[in-house]
Amino acid sequence: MTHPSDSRAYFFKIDTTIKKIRNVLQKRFNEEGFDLTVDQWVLIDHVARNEGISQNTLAELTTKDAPTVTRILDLLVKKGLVERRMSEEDRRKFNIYLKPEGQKTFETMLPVVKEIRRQGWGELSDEDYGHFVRIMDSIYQNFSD
Amino acid sequence: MTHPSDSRAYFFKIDTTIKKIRNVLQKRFNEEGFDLTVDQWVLIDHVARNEGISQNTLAELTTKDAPTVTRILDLLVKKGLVERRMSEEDRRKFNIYLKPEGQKTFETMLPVVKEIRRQGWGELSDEDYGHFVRIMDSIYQNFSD
DNA sequence: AATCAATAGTTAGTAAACCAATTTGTGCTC
DNA sequence: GAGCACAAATTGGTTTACTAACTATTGATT
Repeated sequence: MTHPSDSRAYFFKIDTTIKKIRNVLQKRFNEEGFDLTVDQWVLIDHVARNEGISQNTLAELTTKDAPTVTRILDLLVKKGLVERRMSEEDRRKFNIYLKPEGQKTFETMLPVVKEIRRQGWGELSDEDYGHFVRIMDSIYQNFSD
Repeated sequence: MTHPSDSRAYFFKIDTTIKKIRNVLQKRFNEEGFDLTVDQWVLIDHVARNEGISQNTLAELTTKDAPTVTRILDLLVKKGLVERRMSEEDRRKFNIYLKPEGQKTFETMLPVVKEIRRQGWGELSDEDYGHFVRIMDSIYQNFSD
């Protein structure tokens, strides 16, 4: 390996790490009896912080595409956690809201998710966080041309 | 945000970055006329470097699970790039080999993949690579208890 | 030699990602 | 106000991930 960028390692490491995180989250959700997938949680989280958000905006914020958001919302609606309300000013749009049950789910799950975030970061420092953000942003940026 | 680990940012950043990498790879594959998905490429790559590997070992090396490997191999076999040969010493196992067409595909695609790796790493330094590996391994390790 | 747990791989079902195509609605222009 | 490009959301098809259940084979124990 003459240079790091020559190795397969960095794609692989990112892939492995995100898979691990998702696995840990999902397993913990199941243990706690939370009937949600990780991606369903991600949407709930964003709707909770942006009541009345549109599906397209939700897609942007989560870096999911429109069909994916449609289908995850279908499941959340079926579970009674979320509702679509017709937008007043644009009849193509829906405004997405948490139902009371969804709000309760959000509040119950949030502390657990926060705990897992802390566990993952462990003893890494603020300086490490700086490195991390800089490196990830840089890779992203290098691919956005 | 009192502490980095309190923010949603690091899960999200890893997720976003790997998605970006996969998108760039896939788009480039399509432009070049390579009829493979990224994950199919990952298997080809590992088989090329480990002729006769078993499916289970392939699964370990790629952090994919057994059913996923089965199905991706099914597709690669159908495309005529790979073949399963019965193992001599254990009739439960297959040994996986590239067919000539698969070898050709591997050799054609490898330089392109290397180029994209280099592009992604860009001007980041060897020191950055050290930080990167340490941080990713640390997160992984924090979740492996 | 017979049993039985463990291993390699497959199959089935659900969820999510991506692309392409479609439907409905908006707003601009002529 | 008719036509047209554009936008929001949905639908369909293929691929991958995860779990669980299943088949066939191996190897260890008794």
